[in-house]
Amino acid sequence: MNKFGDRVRELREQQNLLQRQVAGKLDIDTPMLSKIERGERRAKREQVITFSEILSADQNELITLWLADRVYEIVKDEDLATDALKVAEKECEYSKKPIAKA
Amino acid sequence: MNKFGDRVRELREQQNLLQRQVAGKLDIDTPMLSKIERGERRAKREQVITFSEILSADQNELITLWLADRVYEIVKDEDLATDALKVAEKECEYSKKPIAKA
DNA sequence: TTATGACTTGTCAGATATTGACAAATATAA
DNA sequence: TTATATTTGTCAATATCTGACAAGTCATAA
Repeated sequence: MNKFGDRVRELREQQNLLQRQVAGKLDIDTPMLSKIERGERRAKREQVITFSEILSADQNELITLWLADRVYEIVKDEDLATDALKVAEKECEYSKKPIAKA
Repeated sequence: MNKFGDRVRELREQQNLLQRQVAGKLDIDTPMLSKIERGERRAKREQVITFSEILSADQNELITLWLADRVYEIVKDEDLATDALKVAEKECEYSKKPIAKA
């Protein structure tokens, strides 16, 4: 599973941008971008934000995919993956931050 | 969130076992066990299995809690935590291993 | 063919994080 | 006090991650 990298590549190609161009704005070299797109290396959180700006993409979408990749990495070989995710989800519900100024 | 460590401690105390006794069977020292119970250090997967044997506990329950802790660690500060978990969950459904000899 | 541009692969040292082990501190009870 | 249980802090060894670079492949064009 490499949802983040796949999406980044998709967006980049849709907009006919070269790795060189995107990498430049991220201040990384093209080998690094290539690896991020293929899921061989993981982008930093700040880079995910930058990706969304460069690619005029939905920041929330990219962060979600980026997180999902990391989560999936942990549970991917586990029979109890779904159970574990549900437990984590419940904990998220429980400890959800109150919305500021709601 | 330290569901695994909390459960281990609960089980250990229910059975009036000392850290020393449990640690011995795990081949770790008591400071290490103390840290695992309090979530300061993470148990290895093999140790989770051993915990379930020592404490006569449900192996699946402990593995699930242990995984959930690790997953939660990744998403705990994220507004999109739940979304990300749902994406990961869907991927688990999709790529679930067929049950052997079903 | 050679040349060029886009991308990928492999490597590597430096930085960072994790690990297991130990001493020492604290707590609790006799 | 003493002894026992647990926690805290530290540390070197190890493992993992990181960024950067050279060199590779692949496709297209001259």
